[in-house]
Amino acid sequence: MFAEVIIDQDVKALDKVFDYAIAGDMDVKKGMRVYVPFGKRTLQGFVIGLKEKSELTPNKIKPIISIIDEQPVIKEEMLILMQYMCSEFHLRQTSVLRLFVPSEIREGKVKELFEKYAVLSENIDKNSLKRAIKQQIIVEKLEIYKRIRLSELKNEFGASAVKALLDKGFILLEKEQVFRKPYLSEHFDKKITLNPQQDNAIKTICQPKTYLLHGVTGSGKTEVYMHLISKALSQGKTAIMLVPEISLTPQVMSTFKARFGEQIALIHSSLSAGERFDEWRRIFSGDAKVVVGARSAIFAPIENVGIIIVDEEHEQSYISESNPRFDSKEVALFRAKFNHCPLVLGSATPSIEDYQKAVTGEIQLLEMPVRANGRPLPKIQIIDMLNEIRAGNGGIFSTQLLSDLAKVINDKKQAMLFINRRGYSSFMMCRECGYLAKCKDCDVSLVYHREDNRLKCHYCGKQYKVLDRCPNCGSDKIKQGAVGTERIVSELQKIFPDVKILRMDNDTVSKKNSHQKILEQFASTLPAILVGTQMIAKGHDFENVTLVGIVDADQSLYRSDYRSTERCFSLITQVSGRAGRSQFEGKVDLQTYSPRHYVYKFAANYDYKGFFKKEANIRATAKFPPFSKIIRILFSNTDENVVKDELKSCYNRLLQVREKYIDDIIYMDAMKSPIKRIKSSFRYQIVIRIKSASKQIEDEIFDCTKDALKSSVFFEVNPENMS
DNA sequence: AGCACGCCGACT
DNA sequence: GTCGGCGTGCTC
Repeated sequence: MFAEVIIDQDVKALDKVFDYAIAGDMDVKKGMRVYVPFGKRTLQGFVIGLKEKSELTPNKIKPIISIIDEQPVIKEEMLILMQYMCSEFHLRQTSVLRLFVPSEIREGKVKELFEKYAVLSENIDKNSLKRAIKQQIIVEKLEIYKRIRLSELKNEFGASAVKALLDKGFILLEKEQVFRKPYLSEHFDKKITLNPQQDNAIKTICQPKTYLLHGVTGSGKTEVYMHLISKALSQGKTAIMLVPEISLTPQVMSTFKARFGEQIALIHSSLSAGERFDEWRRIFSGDAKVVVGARSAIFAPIENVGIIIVDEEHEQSYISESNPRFDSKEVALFRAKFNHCPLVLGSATPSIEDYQKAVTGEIQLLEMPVRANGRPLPKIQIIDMLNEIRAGNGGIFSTQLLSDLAKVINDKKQAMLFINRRGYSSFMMCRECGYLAKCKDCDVSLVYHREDNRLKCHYCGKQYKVLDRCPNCGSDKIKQGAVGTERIVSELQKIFPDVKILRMDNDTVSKKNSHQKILEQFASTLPAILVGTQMIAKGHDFENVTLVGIVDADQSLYRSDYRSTERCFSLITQVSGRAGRSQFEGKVDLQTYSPRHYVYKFAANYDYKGFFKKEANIRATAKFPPFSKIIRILFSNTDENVVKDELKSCYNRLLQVREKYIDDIIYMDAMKSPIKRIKSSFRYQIVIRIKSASKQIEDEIFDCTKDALKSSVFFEVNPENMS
């Protein structure tokens, strides 16, 4: 027998199958990891296939040295998924396999935890214990309880008595694997009466195909998900649910735990290595039947899947932005097909791509147009900030927003202020000569962080001292530009000195649990204002919030990529959904410098369909996705000449491809990347736009990148940003 | 990735 | 004359 092995080294040159011989007594199975001789070294590899004979000459083939796992760590479905992902996303086999097995397991850094139990041995001589009172009691106790935790015994009777019994062989040890995450087992299936639209959704979703669940904020989508999961469980199947990392808040997690108890495994970034390891084992062994987690949870080694749900399906975070770049929605679709189960994509503001699929009938649309509590959506008022300037108000807040805030405070209610950026203010710029503080290695503007009074590079993490004089012209008029959460808080505090103002953004939430603390504090304070970034927009129910202010709605529009309008629309919709969740009516103040932009008209009326039509139209005319495909190939290397050469030769090969598909390729150009340097590496890119979504052309384009050996190549389809 | 083989410069 | 520079090629 021969094994097909992928060497566990993430390099282009080793991205192929190597054949190894299997010694007769070795029980090698597909999906196991093995040690193999490789050149002069011994390396780890994954067995991805077994075969009777090899095409290679026998003297070339070496035998497998040993097996690492007693059980295969990669199941059949995942091996097939690996093939799919390699061709779909142009990835190396090793980088995909590594996604399937968490590093904690691969590197064996974490040990499985065992709890030791004491049991009585059969050959026990009670007479020899006449003078050992403690030991007698232990034995008696064990006769009653049969099995007692070792730590408990040691605690009660002292370690020496226990050790004596162990040494004599009167008691024996039993090990049992324990998991680091004890779950509240108050598992209750709350009977919630569903409204007709929820009921309809649950009844409809049963076929093995893709459904797009379009439900307004507060329409009760979560309840639908929970029911679908329960349904799968009752059929003896399992479930996977993906949520954006940002919405995996402690509240959301405890809701799911309370509902599904020990059957659930939660995968999120703040798990410790040990916890992650244990959750993986619980899923692998079949103990956990529901997996809820962010992007990578789609690789959970769970079998017999009955439903896959992707919540907030429009979120960009489902596509990993760096190295093994993959789209977890595509992976979800693959697994749903493999398991013959439904795939549910849910959102209040579906992505244009997926709604278009619903329009063409490729996937089925389900709508939940009314809020579960029957309350109307809050009124959105568009505030023209240019008017404010004309009226002499050059501040951050419009007079309307300030008077609404004053009213909220007067009524002892709460407000949330949403802002798009983090940090006190972003860039440091000289008002005299226009000098902009930049990172030495990365060619990007540095960002000012007030908390440690430093300038930071968001790409390499390097920190710099704050400038008090312009290094270019010596002027002291060097200042920060745009507005951040910190600035808003301090300005607000000046205006409302007696009101509790809380801040929530990446900086304040980095510490564990501080997220929850801030929210608890907010929930229990009246009146109060919560100022925050994106993360306050997700699924918190505060019944006293009657006002939501969007300070700088435009920020997301100014970015020059084709998805920015879509993003702006969904942001407004989500943030607005925070207001007026209970019996109190809510209002939204939306400040903008471009009030005539079509996105605001549709967003203010909660008119998703209208927005979709307009946006789809624009994209169809301008040939943007989903009506085309944008490919960006990024080359980087510390030696600028190397990158340039390799980019050039790739471009020359691409010219032939363009010749071949002259009607399909709309655009193709080579250029410096907008950020020319990151971590001292020079970056050059080729951008191509294809008319159709043809995979064939994409693959031929990808082929052209293969002879770039020195530069690292990042191949992206429909990139989120071009920096 | 690592390691060997291999072909050209300044040195115990 | 050698020691060692890193370019190229291979690893089942």
